[in-house]
Amino acid sequence: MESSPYTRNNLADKLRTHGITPTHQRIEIAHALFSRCEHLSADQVMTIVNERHSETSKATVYNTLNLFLEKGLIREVIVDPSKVFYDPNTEPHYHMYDLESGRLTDIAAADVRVTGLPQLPPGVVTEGMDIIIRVRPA
Amino acid sequence: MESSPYTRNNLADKLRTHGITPTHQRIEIAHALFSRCEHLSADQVMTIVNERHSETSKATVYNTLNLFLEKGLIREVIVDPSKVFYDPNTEPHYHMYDLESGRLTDIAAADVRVTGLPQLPPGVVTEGMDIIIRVRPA
DNA sequence: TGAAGCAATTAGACAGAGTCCAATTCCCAT
DNA sequence: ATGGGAATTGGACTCTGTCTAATTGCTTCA
Repeated sequence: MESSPYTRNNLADKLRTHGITPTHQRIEIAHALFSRCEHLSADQVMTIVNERHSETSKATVYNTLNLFLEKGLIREVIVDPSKVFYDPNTEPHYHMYDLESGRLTDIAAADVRVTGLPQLPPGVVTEGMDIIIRVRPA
Repeated sequence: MESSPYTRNNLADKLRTHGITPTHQRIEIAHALFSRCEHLSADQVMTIVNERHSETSKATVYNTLNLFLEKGLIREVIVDPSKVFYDPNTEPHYHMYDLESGRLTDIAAADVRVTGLPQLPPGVVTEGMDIIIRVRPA
């Protein structure tokens, strides 16, 4: 019942439930991210969005991605020193990063267990834990 | 016996054993990183190096940090989307990153155990695993 | 219909990290 | 001293991302 294809209408609803006013451009950007289920850079998002439709400006792409981020619609993945990737998958999971190709793959968190981490210092709370496995073709 | 203070002489040796011709500038940069045992950005390294001594150019700082990296003298830590940190500690360990202050702290790897990771796809080898715990003041 | 008001979008200037290149300097062996 | 290869340098350049002031567009209310 919940599994819906990412039509423009469904995406508009998704935005609304996250407290985001759906607009033309925002829906296109959401569509770029959610329809292909990949990790995209801001630049890639802009290319995809402007491929077939009228223009969306760089400023809007960045504004929108940061808005989505704030509202918890997407996540940020920091693995490449030169650019941020945006991840439409907000379920807890980790990443494998191919240093050669720059390709980023999900690792399901379900079975992963991390033990032996030290106590956090007092006065701080965990915001999240990233695990990144860097790989290279043999 | 092996624990030596980071004098210029010791650092020159350290560079040589890693196949790096020690020069004036390289030694100063190594000194900046190893004497204080912190995570520094390229910019911070340049500031420190130029504080007391004659000029070292931006190009040299970047050249040298990348050279050290290549030769396994230091590690790269990618947690901040806007800049890379360089870590003089090459022992296996993980990191805690304070999103508020930008401070980066080591977590000893000794006791940390990660289980349940899936098999790597064939044809790739692990280059390393990073664990980053993002924290925020409560 | 239309005017007001607010939110979203935009172009383009800007900022900062990092790279590149051609010219110079340094160091060392002869 | 001198020649040669490596290291360094300034400065221009690229790229990602931000900022700002102006414009557009949407909604509401008359």
